Amino acid sequence: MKRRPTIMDVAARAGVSKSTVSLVLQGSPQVRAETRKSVETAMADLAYVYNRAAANLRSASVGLVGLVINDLRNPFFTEFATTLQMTLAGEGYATIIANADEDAALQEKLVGSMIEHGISALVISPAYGETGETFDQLARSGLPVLQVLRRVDARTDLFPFASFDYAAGSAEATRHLIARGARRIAFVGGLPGAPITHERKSGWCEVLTAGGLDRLALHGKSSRAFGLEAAETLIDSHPQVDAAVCFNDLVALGLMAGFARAGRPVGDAFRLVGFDDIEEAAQSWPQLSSVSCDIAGFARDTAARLLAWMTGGDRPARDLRSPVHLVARASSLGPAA
Amino acid sequence: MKRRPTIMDVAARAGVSKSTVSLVLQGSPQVRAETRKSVETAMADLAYVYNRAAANLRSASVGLVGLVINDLRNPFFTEFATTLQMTLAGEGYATIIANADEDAALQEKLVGSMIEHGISALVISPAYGETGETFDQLARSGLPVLQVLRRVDARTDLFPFASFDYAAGSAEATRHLIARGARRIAFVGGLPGAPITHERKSGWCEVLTAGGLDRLALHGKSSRAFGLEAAETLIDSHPQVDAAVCFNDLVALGLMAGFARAGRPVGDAFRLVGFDDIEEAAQSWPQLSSVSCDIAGFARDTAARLLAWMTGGDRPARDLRSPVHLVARASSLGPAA
DNA sequence: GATACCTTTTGGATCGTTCCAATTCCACCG
DNA sequence: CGGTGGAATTGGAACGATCCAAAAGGTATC
Repeated sequence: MKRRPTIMDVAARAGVSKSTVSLVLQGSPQVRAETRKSVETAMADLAYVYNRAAANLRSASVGLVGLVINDLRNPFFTEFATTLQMTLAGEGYATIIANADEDAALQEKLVGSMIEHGISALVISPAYGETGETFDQLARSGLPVLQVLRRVDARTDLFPFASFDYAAGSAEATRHLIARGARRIAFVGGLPGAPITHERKSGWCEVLTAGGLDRLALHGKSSRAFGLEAAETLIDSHPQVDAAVCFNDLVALGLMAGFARAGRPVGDAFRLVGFDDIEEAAQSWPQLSSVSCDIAGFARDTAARLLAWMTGGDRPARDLRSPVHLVARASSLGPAA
Repeated sequence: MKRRPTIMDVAARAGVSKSTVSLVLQGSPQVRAETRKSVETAMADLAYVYNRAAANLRSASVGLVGLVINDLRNPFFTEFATTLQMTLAGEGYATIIANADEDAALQEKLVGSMIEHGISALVISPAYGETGETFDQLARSGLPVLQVLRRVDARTDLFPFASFDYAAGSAEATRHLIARGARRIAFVGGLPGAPITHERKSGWCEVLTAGGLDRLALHGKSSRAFGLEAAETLIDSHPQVDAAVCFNDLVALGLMAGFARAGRPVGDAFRLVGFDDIEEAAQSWPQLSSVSCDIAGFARDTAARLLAWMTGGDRPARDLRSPVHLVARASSLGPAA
């Protein structure tokens, strides 16, 4: 097995110097069209493959972006990850996607590995229980780091944060439920203590307080399984509850399945609103009302902000909130008038 | 901003040579414990970070594995991807996960980019419509490449293939439906012409032919949206159909939602079996019967086979099939006796 | 024909590791 | 006390690109 050709081989074949080949590789405008052509032919003939490791060693930028996601199984994050990756790919960056699986220790290892591989920037939606270790590590590395969708407190000076206006969304959802006749509105899902849980709950909380209504919150993992579980709890222990705002759509869909299982389909006596508006929300039965976050658009914006920062632009704003809006579907409308 | 420390800096601080530091880095047993210790202290003091690009330049192995997935939004593949990544991470390899989104052209670009980044091996579940370009590229690179879950025809001599015994699974599902009383069993989903569609359909086809029963197949994308659409088609145009085997669980869940929407809940007059047994199958209402593939186990096996191959072992078997088994749940059982 | 100027091309140094052969160290032996 | 051999350490040469300053080539101006 013979070794892969290098720019030297290409240069020899094309009858130019290695520097010229390098310029061609970088798409420099200062090489004559004719020369460029012959270099390109030589590359094709030799089946040359660019060695980024070598390039990086000298120029310190690999065109690699890291993406660490707390839970890649959640379609909301999958959508974000795939869109971000495709957008960055369009700009010539490769993305290392990693799933921390809500495990702070694993997350730390993943980030360490990415730094070693010479990523030029990192986008992270931090795992619950992040202790700060990961962020210390990142701070030392001096890399551009964007926090998205979730925040670790008090570090936004170092790592700008972007997310959605969750509080406004949950307030809107709650007001909507009240307008449709609900009076005892539970909040379901979200691990207690996590900042994002607080945000998604706060709008609900404020609206209910302002209206002098009771508050009941069932906290837990943000999964379909917890939704199923919560449905049982609600039916058995809190039969008076007539609506729920869920931490996310997975919980809401689980809750919906749980109610259906118990013979009390959602949308009639029980009204439900989810969060994230994942694709499935419009495909379930009954269709799920949800606070819609334009996650694909958000991913594209994130890519743009990151690229701007990486290529010498300023650090982006510390705390950016994208607007959300409620999409009302059958699950929250209640009995036909 | 001053430059990052190198092994030379570490060596100077620890009072040894760069070669010794390199040996420590590689965990060589031939360096004295005491020396190792002082080197490690120096590294910690300087907040040294290993530069893999430089290492790779010299040694030609970055510890990077590429993973290209046709559709990362499908939970079946997400599960595979995350498990594979976590397993490889345990062995010190970083994984670049990329989503080709069923787009052969994008897939080709992604693979090209990965090769440039110096991946040591690639795992790929190819996109539909793969024309062979991608595989030519890979063949030239000489990398270990494992095809999984889907196959591009006639290349298994170059790129070993591993998957599940889909045909047996669909036969089992079909026999099960017949045993429960179904007689007109449709097959729903799967793009026509794709080898995997053929496999998942063939078991159904054989069993029906053997039993002298009618066959109706509705082909389309393997998504929830197509399932919804298919439900309408079945109800409007083929009311006599009393059961379906679906290409995958997403289609089945979409179909289920479509039937529910039309006021004809699945599980009673209409029996349904999906494929993949994703987590949601056990959480839907009614619970979805599905041909279960142990995807996490498969991902771990894949990682093991790949590591063995990469580290000098033989090329794995050309065509490996893992067994599947039917998990019967409410959606296929029919009315209680 | 000499000069200036712009475009295109070039050689050599450099990036931070690993690898190899060579050297030093050290304990033990005759 | 010199010799021996294994363990521990070391210096220098790669690896394959980029970057930079300088050289060569070409054109227009005087």
